[in-house]
Amino acid sequence: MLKKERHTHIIKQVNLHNKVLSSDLAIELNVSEDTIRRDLNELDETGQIVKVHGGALSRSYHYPFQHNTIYAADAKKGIALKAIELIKDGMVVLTGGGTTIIEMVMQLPKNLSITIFTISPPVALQLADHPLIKVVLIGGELSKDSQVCTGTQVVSYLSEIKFDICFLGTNGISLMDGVTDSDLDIVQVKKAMIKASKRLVIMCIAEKLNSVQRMRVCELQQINSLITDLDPADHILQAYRRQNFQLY
Amino acid sequence: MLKKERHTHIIKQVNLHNKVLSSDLAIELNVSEDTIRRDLNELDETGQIVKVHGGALSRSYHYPFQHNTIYAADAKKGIALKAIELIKDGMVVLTGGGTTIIEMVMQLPKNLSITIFTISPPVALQLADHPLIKVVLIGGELSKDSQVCTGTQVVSYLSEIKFDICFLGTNGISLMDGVTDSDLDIVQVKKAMIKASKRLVIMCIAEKLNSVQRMRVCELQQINSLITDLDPADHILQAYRRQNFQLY
DNA sequence: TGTAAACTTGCAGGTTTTTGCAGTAATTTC
DNA sequence: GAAATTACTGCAAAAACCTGCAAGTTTACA
Repeated sequence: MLKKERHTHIIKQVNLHNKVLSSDLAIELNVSEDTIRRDLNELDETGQIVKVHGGALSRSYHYPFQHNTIYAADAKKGIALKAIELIKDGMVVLTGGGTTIIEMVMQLPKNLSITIFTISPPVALQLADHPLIKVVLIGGELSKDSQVCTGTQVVSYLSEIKFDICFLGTNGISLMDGVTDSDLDIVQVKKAMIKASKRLVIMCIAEKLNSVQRMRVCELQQINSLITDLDPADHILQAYRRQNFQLY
Repeated sequence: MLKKERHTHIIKQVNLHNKVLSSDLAIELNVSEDTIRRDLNELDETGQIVKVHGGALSRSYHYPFQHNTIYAADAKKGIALKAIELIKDGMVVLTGGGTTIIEMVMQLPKNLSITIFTISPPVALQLADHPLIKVVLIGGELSKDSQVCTGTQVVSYLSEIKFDICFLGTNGISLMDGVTDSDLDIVQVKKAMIKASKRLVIMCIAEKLNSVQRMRVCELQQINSLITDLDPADHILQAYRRQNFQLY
């Protein structure tokens, strides 16, 4: 692995998670912590990240106040607009949480008349001023950092309904491991969501392509549509084109 | 957790509440109080907060953007502080929605360890950064203007649990007609909430005293505690003092 | 192609930072 | 003014860091 590759990987991780630990990176990239430290120092000197004892933080995190800016907002808006194409009047839609999904529901046309079930309170609230959409919030224990409802309540509730289409964001997707996530509770809920839906749409910014998290949500085969911010013909998506889902 | 992360968390908390206690922060961030004290000293030295005995205060306590436009915010804050007195460690609490309730959960001490069930997504989200409170959102159809979950799902869910105490805001309360509200769906949910709780606390700003809405939620007799922003001895509350609930 | 210069990387060692704890001092509260 | 809380000091262990160095790679150029 070239130094440059490491650097882009580190920057990606920092932007994605707002922080990285030297120890984690050393394992991920299979180099010594000394090397990582040197990398972090260089990236700090060029102002791309902020190095701190134990790792590094994103530049924006350093300023606590403007933290409400969504990372890669433009990309997510592009994804949202593609996703909306899949929604037709009268559908019963199921959604997860996360900024990509919120962006999607923000873009929903005002004349669309559908029913949306969601496990995400922020998504539900965003839809509160949409005149024609019936919103059902699926209740359960609130997962604090991802702000979605989880737990057995949610899973058993989902087992009793069938949805036309399910939209999920994801933290990791790769050819080998499919869709992956890092939180057990959320994985369980996502599995139940997928099971309860006729069609599965995964929304994912390009940066998260080919990244792997600890736990598997589903195989690539279970996906019906994959939406990214890239052109479907982009070379990065080459291998994904050979899967049997629709690429947008 | 990196030191820098702790620092930004502390600054955020200070700006949000204008004060923090070392003991709370130690629990929240899961480090010793010594570490917190050192953090506070460093942040004080760099002028970001003002350290005082027991915790820290915000340096400039008027922040322009914190002028949230809740109607009668001061009154509601007063109510909130009285309400909190009724909550003890380990309780299972049920809450409705509305700005008064939100104000209450904002004021909940950081070292309080309870379970809160709520029908209000905004209340749930407000509690998301409270480390010790388990939050369960009761799901259902989202009522667009009041932003709470309603419908038969909620009612039947409530029939299966018993809560220690239930906090409700209200749109109308009067000697003749008791607690009243204007929306049928919400009235039905509130009735179910009252039925599911051992104690009922009604929170109401003075302005709404003696006002009547279209539909009855409950009789005054069913109330265990009434909290207003007035002094309990205030002459406006004279008639209410003769009821058999506690006045705060 | 061959060789020197420049760069990269891991390691050994010694240094600094961070953190919790114990003991003691200061402050608050009733 | 006694009890309780909070603060400070010094210490020790762990973690992270830095420096110099040697071995390996890449680059430049004759």
